[in-house]
Amino acid sequence: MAYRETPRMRARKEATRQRILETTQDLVASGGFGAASVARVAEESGVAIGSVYRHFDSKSDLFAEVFRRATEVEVKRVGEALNTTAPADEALANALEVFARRAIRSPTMAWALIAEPVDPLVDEERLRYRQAYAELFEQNLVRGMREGCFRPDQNPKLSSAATVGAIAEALVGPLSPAADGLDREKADQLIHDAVRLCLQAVRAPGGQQQ
Amino acid sequence: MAYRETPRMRARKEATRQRILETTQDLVASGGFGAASVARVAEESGVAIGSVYRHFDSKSDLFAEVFRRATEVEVKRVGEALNTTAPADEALANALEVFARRAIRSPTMAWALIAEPVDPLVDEERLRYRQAYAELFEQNLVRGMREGCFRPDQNPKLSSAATVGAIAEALVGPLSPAADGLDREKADQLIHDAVRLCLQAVRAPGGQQQ
DNA sequence: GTAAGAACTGAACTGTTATTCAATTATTAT
DNA sequence: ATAATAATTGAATAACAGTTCAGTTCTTAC
Repeated sequence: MAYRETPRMRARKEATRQRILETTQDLVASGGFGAASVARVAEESGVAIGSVYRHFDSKSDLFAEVFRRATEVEVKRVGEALNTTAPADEALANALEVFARRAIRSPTMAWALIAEPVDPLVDEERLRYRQAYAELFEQNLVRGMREGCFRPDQNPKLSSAATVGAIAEALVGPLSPAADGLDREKADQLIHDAVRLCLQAVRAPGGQQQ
Repeated sequence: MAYRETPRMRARKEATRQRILETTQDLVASGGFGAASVARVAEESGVAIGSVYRHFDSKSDLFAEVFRRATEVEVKRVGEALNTTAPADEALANALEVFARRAIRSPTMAWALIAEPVDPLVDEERLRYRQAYAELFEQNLVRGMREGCFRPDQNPKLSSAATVGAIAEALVGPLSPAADGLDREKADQLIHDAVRLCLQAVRAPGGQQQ
């Protein structure tokens, strides 16, 4: 009699939805959430403005989902680096390097995920994101404190938050040398220095220095 | 023949100008720059919207001046703490405590000054503000490296930026316990831990531990 | 081919704020 | 008091971005 949704149509709609998400993520990566207006998202995705709203209830919804997608990768990578049988300080050094390297490679995206104010729905996601990091680093810090390579007299929650803040500020803050003005070697040096600084902050005195 | 500006009128205009600045600063302190609309500023200052524009060319201008005022105090206090003949590590501990204590007392203002996106004119001021901090801390770090209490193998610019980032994130970041939910004792503990963490990050190994 | 229904379109709508300016009020010097 | 000039006012304007929806196009089943 009439139109019914077929697998083909469902797949096509899903593809459009994904395309919108990817386009938005690209826009956020190049100019932050502020650069991703609905009109721009629609244009770059090759759909009409109204169509964005057939796939997402609101701009906030779209942003929250983009945030979640972008964030999952980051947390996963850091989690993998921490999930090892190596000594806790080695694991931390690895994880911080992963975090720093990704941040310095996409500083605008890093800023968007870490600090850019957007709206309450995104803030909710951001809280989850930070908590995921906090838990990962905290777990590692507690393990290291037990194993004796990290200072026993520290607040692991605070150390974890401060560590993320230190890397973020040093590598993507307003005084940081722009990532695109850095050659590979200088970026490596910067990351190396930042990681060492953070390790030094939490490490037990008297342990081996790297 | 006619109206001429008298000292009395000049003083009255200046008083209004100052009142607008103070009102705006209060609004920023309680809700960030985003909470300070021109309408709100005018209302709370007891003047008409149009009058705001007789004292400031634009909202951005007003904001830039508020930023400058708020910022001068902060940098001055930290500068005073660093300007001492005491050992560099003691001076740094002092300065970080001043910074942290002020941030935790007015977390919204701290966030507005450190991170809230506003507009290019404010961003310019923010850059100056960060550079002022960076120079102060850097000077102290270099002195400490010479004196031997700070690690010689560090990049003072990076350490300086990371230190500010660590304190900011730990104390005013989204995972930080809200300052108004802290009793005096807990706030002191938090500040103490954060300052120790930062000192530990830059201190030379083998120095006395506090 | 055709009709039913879904998907898509983008101009119009809405809400929000910074900014302007013609009209009003206040101040000064005579 | 009055005229000249400045200060003040706030309704109207302008600019911008998210959201809607009536009209159009496309897909499906017969």
